[in-house]
Amino acid sequence: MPKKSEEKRQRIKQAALHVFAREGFAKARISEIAKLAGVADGTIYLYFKNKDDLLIRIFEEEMDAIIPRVRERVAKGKTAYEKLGIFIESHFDLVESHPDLAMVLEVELRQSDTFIRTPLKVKFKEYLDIIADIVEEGQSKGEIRPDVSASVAKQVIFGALDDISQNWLLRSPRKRRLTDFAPEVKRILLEGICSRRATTDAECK
Amino acid sequence: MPKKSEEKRQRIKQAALHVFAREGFAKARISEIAKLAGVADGTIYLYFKNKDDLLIRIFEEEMDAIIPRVRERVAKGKTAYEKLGIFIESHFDLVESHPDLAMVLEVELRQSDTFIRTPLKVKFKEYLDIIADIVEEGQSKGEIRPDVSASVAKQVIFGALDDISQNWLLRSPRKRRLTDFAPEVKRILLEGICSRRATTDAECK
Amino acid sequence: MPKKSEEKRQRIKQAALHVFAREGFAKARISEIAKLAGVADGTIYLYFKNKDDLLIRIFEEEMDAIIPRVRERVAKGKTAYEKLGIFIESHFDLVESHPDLAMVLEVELRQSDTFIRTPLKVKFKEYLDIIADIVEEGQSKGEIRPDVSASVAKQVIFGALDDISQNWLLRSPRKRRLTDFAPEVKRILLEGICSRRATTDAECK
Amino acid sequence: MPKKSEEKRQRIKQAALHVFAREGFAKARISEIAKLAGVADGTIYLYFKNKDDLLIRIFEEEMDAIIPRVRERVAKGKTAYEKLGIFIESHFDLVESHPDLAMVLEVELRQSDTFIRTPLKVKFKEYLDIIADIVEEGQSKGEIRPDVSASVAKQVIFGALDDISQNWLLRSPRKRRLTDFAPEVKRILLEGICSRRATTDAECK
DNA sequence: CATGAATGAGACTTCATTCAT
DNA sequence: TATGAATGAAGTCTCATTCAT
Repeated sequence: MPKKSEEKRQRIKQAALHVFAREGFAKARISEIAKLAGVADGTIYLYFKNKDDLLIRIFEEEMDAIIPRVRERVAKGKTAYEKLGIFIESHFDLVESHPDLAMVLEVELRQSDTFIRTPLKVKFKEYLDIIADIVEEGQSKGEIRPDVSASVAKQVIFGALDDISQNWLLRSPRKRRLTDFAPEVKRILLEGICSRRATTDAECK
Repeated sequence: MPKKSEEKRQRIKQAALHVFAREGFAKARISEIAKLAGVADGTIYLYFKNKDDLLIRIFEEEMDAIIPRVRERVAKGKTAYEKLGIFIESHFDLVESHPDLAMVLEVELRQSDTFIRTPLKVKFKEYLDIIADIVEEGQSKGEIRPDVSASVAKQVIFGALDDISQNWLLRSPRKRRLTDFAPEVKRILLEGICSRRATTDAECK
Repeated sequence: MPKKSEEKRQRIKQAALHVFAREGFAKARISEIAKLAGVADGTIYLYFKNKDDLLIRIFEEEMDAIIPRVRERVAKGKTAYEKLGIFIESHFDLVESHPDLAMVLEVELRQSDTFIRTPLKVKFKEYLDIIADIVEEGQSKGEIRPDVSASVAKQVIFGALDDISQNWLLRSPRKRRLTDFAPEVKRILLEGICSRRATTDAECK
Repeated sequence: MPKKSEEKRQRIKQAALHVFAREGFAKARISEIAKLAGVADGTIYLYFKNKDDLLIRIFEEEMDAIIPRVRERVAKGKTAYEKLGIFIESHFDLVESHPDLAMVLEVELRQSDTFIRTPLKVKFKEYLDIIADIVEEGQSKGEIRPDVSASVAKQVIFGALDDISQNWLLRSPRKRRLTDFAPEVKRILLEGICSRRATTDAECK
């Protein structure tokens, strides 16, 4: 049943994303993606060059849609604290609403070989740069402490979000919403875990 | 397993660790591990059940050696802050001195598929529990703020360490030592990134 | 087959001939033929039964046009020597002016498999029979030596022409014209390569 | 049943040669070669890099054995005529005793793409050079007429042998021995097909 | 204990052919 | 008639694992 095009391409992408998330890229079989998408194996190759290309295109296109939206949301924050808070919520939102994409991102981005020099890394860095920008701007405005490098701060922040997201993703019945963790995470990252500090300061908002 | 073979078993483990780290588990070939270990392919199967078992055993045995050592070091800290600081340094130490193990841990532990229900996760949790214990004890003693759950704190802390370690591992010429990052990381996790807070409090030490 | 389509049919034939010559029958792709002919893939199947049929029809139809022309030219020769000379020149002419056809003929006619029992062989034999007829007639008139079988003579002659044509076709910048070789080839086939024979005899012309 | 090596390698080569000859390289299936050789598909790849390599190695190794033998035999001839006669007989011998190799040589050597720049061509040229050497030496000694180029003479001679061999190979019940054709072929190539020439000359022997 | 040759299942990808539009 | 998207069979090659020596 020859149809047109774009809708089928999306179906393939979604199917692939799902299978990649469940099996990991290496173990994912084209035939399973095809079955899930309701097309023949060969049809996939009308839309994507090969298995690698499928992963790269999915990731690029999803991120291209996501990054501007996150940047927009973040821009609404007045202070670095607000912006960071928004980013944290957005990230959790993203993971909750795109768990397959998040899963693939977590797993495959670590693969050292095929994708390390591809657009995957580039697109991912674009996303991380949102945090880097917030931190740097915050430091220049004196909102973020100057005695930590922006680079370390960025990694600490993303690492924290990533680990929580990851654990949430791997939990099989997801009892709580991921966004429920946002307030606690914000508290730690902004104010630290030490309890003996002055808590009168209202500016960390 | 006679004494004589123990040395060969270790050689195989080290070779496997190295190849897993460099190629990733999926792409690692038994034949390459065998060559690096200076044994025949078949010999590996005299010491390990199969490829999966090889990864699991390596990880378990390495962690079994590491965990008590870290616990010992941590126990020397008086406050939760000190203990946490020691853990951070220990972790960075571990990654620096066992980069192959760290690499495998980073990459393969994310694989949702084969290893999710295996002892890998169990051993890894034992390691993370060191943090959890510090946090919980700190909270019970009032050293760590009570308005964050120990579980979230644990994930934030480990996620931060993990992300920094990961980026350091993937950097090809490693200019700085990983442990150099410890002070900044401690500062953020303990005191937060917000600059407007009272910094007079000397108890967060 | 309406008139209108005949032009398109020819375009497809020419495109196919070109692609078969360049890629070989096995590697030639229908989609490339279609593109070159400026039609859709499916359109080819309105004019030809399948890929095999395409090759067969091309060959048959080209040969149907060529054979009578060669026979006509050959008929103008008075003696077997003259006729043979004309055939040699005609053959080289043909290869020069239809290199794609010649290439396909050289390469694909050797394929033992698909085409061995098809009209390809039949048509090709019709062409070779032109030589056979010259030789037989020449022998009956006493112009051609009786101590070689017509069949062997035919094969020797065609083999020689074929090999020279082939090498010429495969030479990438074709410096000399193929027809330039005709006099030497005639000399050898008619008079032999032995230099110690009487060369006074003017009748071998 | 793990055995040693060389004998199995030969079995694979023979099986491959047979299948290539029957099906042509493109249509030959590795699985069929394996079955005929009595090994598993994968075993072939322990001895040969890939399908292309299989063909190249077979051809190279066979030719490496054949060429010196033909050169030796040819060297026993005193005159160019004798040498050429010996070559003709040797070639027919070769085709008769190695029909599969001859078949593969006929068919695949014409393939324009994969093998045109490989050792196949090189090895084949080495074989043809035996003729070229005879012709050139004959011309320098005045035994072979100087009014034809050695190159054309070589092509005419080989073309003739090749065509006769080919037709013989394709004939399914081979009634006559191929070597039976040698005298007639020699006669034509040495003395020409023209009957009106002086036949008194006894030097063309 | 050790070897390493052999196995064979399994996956990606190509491309001639079909058929709904 | 013409299209070209879709099909799906088929083949090469890899590599974990086995087992005769």
